[in-house]
Parts: sequence; structure tokens; C-alpha cells
Amino acid sequence: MDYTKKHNDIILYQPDFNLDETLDCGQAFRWEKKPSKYECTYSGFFLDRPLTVSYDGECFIFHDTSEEDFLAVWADYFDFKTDYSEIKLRLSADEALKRACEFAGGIRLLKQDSWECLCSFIISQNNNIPRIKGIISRLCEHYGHFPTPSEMAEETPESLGFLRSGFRAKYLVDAAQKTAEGVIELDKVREMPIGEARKSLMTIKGVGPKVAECVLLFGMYRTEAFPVDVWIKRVMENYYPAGLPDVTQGIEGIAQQYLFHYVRQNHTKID
DNA sequence: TTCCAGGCGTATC
DNA sequence: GATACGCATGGA
Repeated sequence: MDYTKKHNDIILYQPDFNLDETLDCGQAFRWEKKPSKYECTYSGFFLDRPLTVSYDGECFIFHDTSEEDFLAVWADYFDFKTDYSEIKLRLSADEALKRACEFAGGIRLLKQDSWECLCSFIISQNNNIPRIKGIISRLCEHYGHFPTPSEMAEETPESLGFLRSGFRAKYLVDAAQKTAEGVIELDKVREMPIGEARKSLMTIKGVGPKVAECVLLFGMYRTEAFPVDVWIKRVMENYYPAGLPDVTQGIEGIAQQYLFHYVRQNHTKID
């Protein structure tokens, strides 16, 4: 990693990284774009650890961040130890994926917290991204931090009414209770064979194939997980009727991110 | 007004 | 196992 310390900041030179593409592409919901003197600035959290990060046109500035925190927390969260040039080169053997990688080459898979991710994608079902962000924002504002499973297990669908999350409130309560009671152990699910992990997550009410896949990919860094929503379904029908190409083997989820972002911005067509 | 949003539970066949 | 339908909410 190519970084230096400057006053209280970490200055990082990092290829294959774009703040908009990574933080506002529907994998995370607690990052907010901020006006600033920089080209681009976002503020957000990982496990209630706050960060403001900017891009000045050349380098990334991790504001008020110690070298210890940068190395121990943020370098891992942003997956800086993974070479995305190599990933994109590999995926680019496939024509449609090549275009998707060229379109948003700065996407990186965030290593998010599994519990927060579980809640986020339960909320995401039959919902749109701005409203998902609003519900999660009200959730964090209410507790002063992202609630723990134990805190949320005390709630009822009625007491969560302030979220205005609709029918999803009862699912959040069930996820919290199963996690708090240890019926589901997310740290163990993370290590399970993928089929077993899916099955385990789907015992939670409101967690079906799509949400389980998102939790595995975005909250457990299971890069072989491949969430299929309406957008990806169209991609599969139009470009990969016989299934994903071999170049995606083991990193299907990362390929999915490039494809998802591309078709969403381009009204389905890859050309 | 109607439709839709990173789906899922339930009923029914 | 496949398919149809309802579901809370709010923006387009």
C-alpha cells in the first residue's frame, strides 16, 4: 500500500478505487456524500467507527485517521490488500464483463459487518435504495449507534414503528432474537460451506435466497456468492443463458458488482 | 392515480 | 416445484 502520514491524515495512492462507485453502488447504506473543497468526500461508519474520506483528484485522504486505524481497520474494510487490476484483467476475457469493468473500474467489495449487513438487506427487500438508507439512518439515530442484536431483540414490530419499515420490522426482530440467542452464529455461518451457510441464514424470517446471498457477499466476504435480483436476472437471460463464464469462478460476487452497476446505469443493455 | 423499488411468506395446485 | 398474490412505505 502506497501511503504517507500527513498531520492527522493518511494520504493514500490507490488505483482501482472510486468513492462513488464503491460507496454508492448499493452494497453499503451508511455512507453519505458530503460537500467539501475536495473533488469527492464521503462520511460513514464501519462498526460505529466513523470515517471521512476524500479524493483530491489524485490521492485519497483518510481524515483524522491514525496509521494504526488505517492499517487495522480501513485497509481491510476497503479490501486494499486485494489486487483488483488482476481481477478485472481476468474477468475481461469475457466481453460483457470487460465492458462492465471498464465502465466502473473503481468498484471494490467492502468487508462489512455481518450483523449490520443482515439487517440492511432484510430492509432492502421490495424497497428502493434511498428509502433503505432512510430506514437505516433512523435506526442508528434512535440508538445512537447501529443497534446490537441484543438491543434489537428487545423490540417488537410495534416498538420499531418509528422506522417506518413496514412489514420488514417483524423480520428484523426475528433476526435479532435468533442472533442474540445464539440460534444463528454469524461468525460460524461465515466459515460454513456455502450451501450450509445459505440454509442457516434462510431460517431467519424475511431472509430468502437473495438476502442470504447479499449477506454472504457483502457481510462475510464470500466472493463466490452471487445475488440475483431483477437486474442480474436480465443480464443472465440476455448474456449468460448457459450460466456464468468460467473466468468468474470463485469471484462470481465481484463480477456481479460490476455487472449490476453497469446495467443499472445503462438501462439493461451491455454494449 | 398507478406503478415500482437489490423479495419473501403463504396459499394453492 | 412452480406460480400467484399480498405486503408497508414513499417517490416518480
